[in-house]
Amino acid sequence: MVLYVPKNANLEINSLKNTELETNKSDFISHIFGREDYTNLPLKKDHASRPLWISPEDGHIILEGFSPIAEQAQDFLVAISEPVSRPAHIHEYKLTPYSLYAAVSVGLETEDIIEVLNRLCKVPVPDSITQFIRQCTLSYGKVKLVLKHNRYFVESSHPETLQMLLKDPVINSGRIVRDENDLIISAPAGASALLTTSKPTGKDLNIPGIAKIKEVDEGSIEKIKELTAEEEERKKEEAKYFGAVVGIDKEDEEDDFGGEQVHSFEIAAEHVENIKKRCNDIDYPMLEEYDFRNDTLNANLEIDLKPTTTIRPYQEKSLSKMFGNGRARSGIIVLPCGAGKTLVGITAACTIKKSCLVLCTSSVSVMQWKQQFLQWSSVKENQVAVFTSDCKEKFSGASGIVISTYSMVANKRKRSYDAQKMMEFLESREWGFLLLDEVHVVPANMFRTVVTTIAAHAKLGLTATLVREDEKIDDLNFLIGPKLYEANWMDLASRGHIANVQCAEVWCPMTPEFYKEYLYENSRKRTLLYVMNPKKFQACQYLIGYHERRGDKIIVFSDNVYALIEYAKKLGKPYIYGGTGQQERMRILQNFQYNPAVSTIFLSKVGDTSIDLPEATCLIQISSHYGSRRQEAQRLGRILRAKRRNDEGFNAFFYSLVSRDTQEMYYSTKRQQFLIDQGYAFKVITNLEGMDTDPSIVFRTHQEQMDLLKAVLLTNDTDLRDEELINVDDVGKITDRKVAAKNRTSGLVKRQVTSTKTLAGGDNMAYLEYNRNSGGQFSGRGRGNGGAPPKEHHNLFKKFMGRK
DNA sequence: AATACTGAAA
DNA sequence: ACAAATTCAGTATT
Repeated sequence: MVLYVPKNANLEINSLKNTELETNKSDFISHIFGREDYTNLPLKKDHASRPLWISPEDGHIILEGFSPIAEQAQDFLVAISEPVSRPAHIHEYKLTPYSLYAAVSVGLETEDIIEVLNRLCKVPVPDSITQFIRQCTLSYGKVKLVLKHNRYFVESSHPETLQMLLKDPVINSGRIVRDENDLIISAPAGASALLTTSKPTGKDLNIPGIAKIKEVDEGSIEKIKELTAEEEERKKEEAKYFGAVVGIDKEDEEDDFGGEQVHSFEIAAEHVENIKKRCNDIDYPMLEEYDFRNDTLNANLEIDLKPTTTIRPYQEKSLSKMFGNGRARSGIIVLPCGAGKTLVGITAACTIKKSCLVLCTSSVSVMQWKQQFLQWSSVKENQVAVFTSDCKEKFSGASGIVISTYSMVANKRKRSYDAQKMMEFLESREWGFLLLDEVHVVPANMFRTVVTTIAAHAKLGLTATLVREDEKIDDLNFLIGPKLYEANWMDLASRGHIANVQCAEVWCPMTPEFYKEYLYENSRKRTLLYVMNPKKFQACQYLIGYHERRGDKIIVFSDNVYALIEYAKKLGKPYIYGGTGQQERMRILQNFQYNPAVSTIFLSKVGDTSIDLPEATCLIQISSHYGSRRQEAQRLGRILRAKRRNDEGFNAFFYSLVSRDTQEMYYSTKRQQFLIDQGYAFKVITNLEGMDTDPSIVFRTHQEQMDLLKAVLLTNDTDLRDEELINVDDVGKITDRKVAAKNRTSGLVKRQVTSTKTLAGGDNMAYLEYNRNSGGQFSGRGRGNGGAPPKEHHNLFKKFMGRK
C-alpha cells in the first residue's frame, strides 16, 4: 500500500487559488495597480487598529510598522513567515512552506496561526491563504524525534499521524514495544497502543543569564538604557492593546500549557537514521528535540554562565524559541554579525550542560570560540579542547567541549595519525549538543557528512545571513532544523545593540581615457579598468582623509588583489591579503588597533571571514565582484560592533565606490538588496565636496592618469604576480608565502618583462598584444591565466572536472 | 623537536 | 560562472 503524502515543499500558493484571473508576469506595472488591486476586499470595521494586509495571490503580508502593536505583530510574523523586506515603515513578509514548518516546529498550531493572522489583518484572511496554511502544516512539524532516558521516541500530539506512519513498513520495522517491566516484548507486528504522556513544559527550565540587571558585552560593562516610567507605561498599554486585538499571545502560551497529552512510539536506536530519512522522503520530517534534563546516561558537564554575564533581550528571545518546551529543539538562529551569536551558542551549551561539539569555518574562529567559552562561562580550561591541524586535544573526564573546524571533521582525505585517533573519539561518543557556527558558509555536502558522522542529540546552527534563494538553505531545514529565530537588524540598531550605519554609494565618473579602453577591452581587463579608475582612487583617498580626521578607524575592501595592492601602496597604507603571512597579519592588525598613526587598512577577501578584525567605524568598498549580497552583509557586519555606538548620534559609515556607466553599477545594486531589505537606506553621492581642489589628491594631472592607464593595460596575470615581487618592501619585509615562493622558483625572464612600466606608448601597446595572445600558452598551467585557452580544451576540462 | 614551506583538495 | 582563500599533511629547515 502506498501512502498518500502531499509534497508540501513544492506547494505553491498559486496552485491553490482560482485561476480565473490570468496572471501575466510580463505586465510589469500590474503588480502596482490593476490585478493586484485589492480594494475590493472587505475591510473590517476596526481595520485601523489592525496592522496587516495580506495578498490572496502569493501570501505576501504587509505590516504597517507604525502600528502601536507592530512589535508584537512582528514577533508573530517572524515566527510564521519569511521577511522579504523591512524598511522603516512598511515591512513585507511572505508565507512559505518552510516558514510554516518553522512556525509549527516552535509550537504554533495550524488553527492558532490562522486565527491570530485573522485578528491582525485588516481584511478577512482569504480562503486561499488559510488553505495554504492548512496544507503546509498538515504534515510538517507534527512529528518529533525525542531522546528520553536514552531511548528514542517518535512523538506527536496527533495520534492519527503516528498510526499513519506506522503503516509504513520502514518505520514500523524499527518500532519497539515493551511490557510493564520495560522488556522488549514484540517484534513490530500488530497495532500496539501508542504511549501517552503529558506534554512537556518549559516552566521550570532555567536558561542561565536571563533576568540579570547589568548588561555585559565582551567584558566591559555597558550602559543600558533604563526604561523611563513613561516608556514602561506605554509598553504596558501596547501589550494590553495587542491583547485586545489578538486575544492572547498564543506563541508563548502554547508550550507552557500543561496537562495536554502527547503520543509516541519507541524506535530502536539503530533504526533512527533510517527512519529519519524515510520520514523526510514521505514529507513528514521529524523535528529533533533533546530532553536533556532526563538524559541520565550521558554525563553532565559542569558549565554555567559567569554571574557577570547577562544576555540581551533578543538573545533571550531566540533561546526561548529553542528551549520553549523545556527541551532543546534543533534549529537555526539568525543574528547579525556583532550581535553576540557566540554568546547565544554558549548560553545554549550552558543550558543543556552536556558534552558539546562546536564547529566553525576556520582555525581563527576556533580559537575565538575557546576564548569566549572561557570568558563567559565557568567551564574549566581543561574541559575545552581544540581540534585543528596543529592542535589535537581531548578533554579530560567524562564530558567536555570540543571546538573544531568543518574541514577537520568532514575531511574525507587521508588523515594524520593523531587526526584519525581524534575522529574516532568524536565519532564514538554521543554528543549532547552540536553547535554549528556560520552554517551558511559550508557547502551542503559537507553538512551531510558532518551531521551524519557525529551523533548529537541537539543541533544549533548560527548565522548572520541565511540566504533564502539558495536551495541549500532548504536542505538546512532537514539537516539541522527549522529557523527558530531571525532578528531584525534595524531593531537591534535602534536599541543600541549594534551600530547605526550610514550607507552610501559613491558614483565616480570614469575618465574619458579609461572609459574608452573600458569599451574596447575584454571583461577581465574591464574589471581592472573600472576598479583602477583614477576618479575612484581620488574618492577613496578623499574619504579616507575625511574619516581619519574624524578619528574613525577605516577598513578598505577590495576583492581584486591587484587593485588592493596598488591602492594601498599609492595611499601609503598597510594591506592584508591571502598571501600575507600570519605574523605580518598580526603585526598590521595590532597596529591598526592600538597605533593611532595607523587608522586605515586595506583588506582583500580574507577580511570577510577568517580574520579576527578589530572594530572599525568606517568601511569603504572599492571593488567587489558579482552581486553577492551575503558578502556585502558580512562586510557591513564588520562595523556593527563598534563600541562607540552608544555615543549620542554616533554613526558608522559604509561606502561603496562604483565607476559610473560600467557593469559595476549593476553589481552594486544587486549587492545592496540584502541591506535594503534589512531596512538600510543607501544614499547616492555624486560629488565629494572639495575633492578637485585638494592639492594632495592623487592622479591630479593628466600625465599621471595616463601612466596609471598604461600600467593597468600592461598588467596581465604574469605581471600581477611580479608586481607583488617588486613592491613588497613598501609595507614590510617579505613574509608573503606566495611572493617568497616566486622569489625562489619563478624564472627571471618574466620578471624583467614586467618591470618595463616606463616604456613609451607604442611599445606598450605592441607588448600588450603579444601578451594577450600568448597568455594562454604560457600560463595555461595555472588557474586564471590571462588569455582564454582554446575552447575545446576548456569544455573538455570542464566536463572532466565536473564529473567527479 | 619545533617551525616554515609546499602541494593538493574542494 | 569567476577568482581568491581556506585547510591539512608531508617534507625541508633550523
